[in-house]
Amino acid sequence: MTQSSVLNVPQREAVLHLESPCLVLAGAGSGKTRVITHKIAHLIDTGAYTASQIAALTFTNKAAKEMQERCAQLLSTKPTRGLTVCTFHALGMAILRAEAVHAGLKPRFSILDADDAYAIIQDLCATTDRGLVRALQSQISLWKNARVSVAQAESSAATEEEASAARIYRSYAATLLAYQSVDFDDLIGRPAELFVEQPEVLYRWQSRLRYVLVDEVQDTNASQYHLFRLLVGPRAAFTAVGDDDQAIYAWRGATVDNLRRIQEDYPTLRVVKLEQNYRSSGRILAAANALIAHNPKLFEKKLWSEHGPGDPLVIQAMPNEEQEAESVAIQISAHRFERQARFADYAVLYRGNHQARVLEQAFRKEKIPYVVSGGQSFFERVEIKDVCAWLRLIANQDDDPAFVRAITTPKRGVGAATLETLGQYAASRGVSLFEAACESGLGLKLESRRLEPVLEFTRFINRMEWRATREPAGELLDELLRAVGFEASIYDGHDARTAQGKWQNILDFAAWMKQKAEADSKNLLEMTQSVALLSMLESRDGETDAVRLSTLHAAKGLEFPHVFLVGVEEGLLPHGGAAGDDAPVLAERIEEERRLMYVGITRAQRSLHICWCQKRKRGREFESREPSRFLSELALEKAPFAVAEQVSPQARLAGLKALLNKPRAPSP
DNA sequence: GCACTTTATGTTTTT
DNA sequence: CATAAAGTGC
Repeated sequence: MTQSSVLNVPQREAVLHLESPCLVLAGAGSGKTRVITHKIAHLIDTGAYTASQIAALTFTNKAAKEMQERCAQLLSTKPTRGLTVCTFHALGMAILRAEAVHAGLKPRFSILDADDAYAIIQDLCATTDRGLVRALQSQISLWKNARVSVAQAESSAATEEEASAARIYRSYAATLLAYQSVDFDDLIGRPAELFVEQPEVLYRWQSRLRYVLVDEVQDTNASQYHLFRLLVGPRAAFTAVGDDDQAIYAWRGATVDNLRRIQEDYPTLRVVKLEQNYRSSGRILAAANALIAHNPKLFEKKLWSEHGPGDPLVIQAMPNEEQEAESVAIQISAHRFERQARFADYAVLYRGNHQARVLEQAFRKEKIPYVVSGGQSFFERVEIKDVCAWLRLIANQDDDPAFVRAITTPKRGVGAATLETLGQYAASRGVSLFEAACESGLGLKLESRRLEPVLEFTRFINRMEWRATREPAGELLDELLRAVGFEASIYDGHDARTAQGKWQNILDFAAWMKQKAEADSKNLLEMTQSVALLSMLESRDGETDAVRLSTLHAAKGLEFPHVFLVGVEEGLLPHGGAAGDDAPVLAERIEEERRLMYVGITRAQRSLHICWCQKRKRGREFESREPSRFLSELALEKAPFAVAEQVSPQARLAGLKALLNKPRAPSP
């Protein structure tokens, strides 16, 4: 992008418009982040708002981080203290934490991730059928996102299947309450409920956050839109930014319909379209436009650009995924060498996380530095979750899942049988596992040999809780790790190499917690609550020069000079899950897949490579594949595209590769 | 009863 | 290939 201070006409209009609510329809690469950051600056400049009265809500942590950075850049000379830039979920957590008492929760409630929720549901329906549990989990989540209450779900159940799903929904909600826990969806739903039930709480937040900016509105679900509507209230001082062509979260309950509703709900809404693309060269943009033209439009947009045509697109058919990965790696090496570019100028985008594996292998082989974004987050690693279970339990003794996980990892002689007895006793007394473990009555149920490790465990947790509010988070965490004996248990259970990796992860985690705790002056208990939501992104220095491997979903909002789109095949993109069901649903799913492809294409600034595999390993057997229908929708005939079919670039690049692998300047 | 070893099994995307 | 359920040794 050019000087960030310069705005084009519609951008300026969007920034300056304050008289009524504002909806910005921002095409890909049209500078929407620039509009949001400049609008924040403008709000502060006019004197109408202080930074602490402004909230900018994003959808992902990555977007929030990006927004924070851009704001910090632009607002460096302005008072930005108290400016809220975070995800919907982070705001929900802040509200729920501050108002916990009003919501019938203790302030130290736990936040469950998807795995915890899965385990609870599995428990409730007492089945080993993974598909069933997943289906139930997703149904409950969709109900919550669509603001369907337990009662509504029960009464609207038409089949016995639905009725039993609704029953699980009810007991799931009850279980969470017993654990004093909320899931991700509750972080949106519960604050909204609270606002409806207790208007005075709502007024407090409405007067605190007087101007709201929302990014990616097309990805909000009914529940988020509801929370948003409550928050902005009748004053409706807000700017929403979105693009219906980039809606890729319908599977999670998001509905583009919110873009239409927002016009109905706010008749004075000013709609501004950003149609000038600053990102991509002509051919890339033409392909993107041709593709998305196959989707029905909510808003008519015509994206245009002042850039020249740029490089031809390259479309390659590869024999299989190994060769595809290899080819991409080699091409990046060569391309980077020819253009004198940085590794960080390249991104490889794909549909599913599992595709990263082959790519990683190829990149390691070719000695190309890379970072994988999306996929399993740092906090989802088992060893980190083990540590977090201890922290969660120290913060919230009602958190039974944390209790079970902590008391069994590392192994301390408490197993399934002991827990079974403890669980029955707790159920009969109507208390949490931890509380049951502290009661003297337990002694009658467990022989002292089984009881003693349990008692020692509870004593330790109590001691840590007492100290957690008084001592610095970092040191206490170090001591926790030592006292619990994580390191030994990790080295015990794994071979030296993986153990070292796992232990390093824990050390990184501890260092991150320490640094974050000091920066925000929080104690260990307060830190614990943010962990479920925060991502390590903020501590990772964006300065390392590495190729980015990313899912298409995780790539949204980012841009790269050179993009490789891999696995563009029928069954993968569009994904095979879209097949089989009824026709209207099918059409919508294909449209969403098309938008996903559109998002991928529009990440590219200067060059775009698209690959597909003729054969792909599925399970143990190879399965032959067809090129994606989207390839034929790119209007290739309209521009001089280079279409390279089944050409292995290895031979051409052999010379370059040898050159690249030569040792560099002699080291001292 | 507990922990460790084997064996079936199965894959979208994220807060 | 990584995870999670069933099976085996202590």
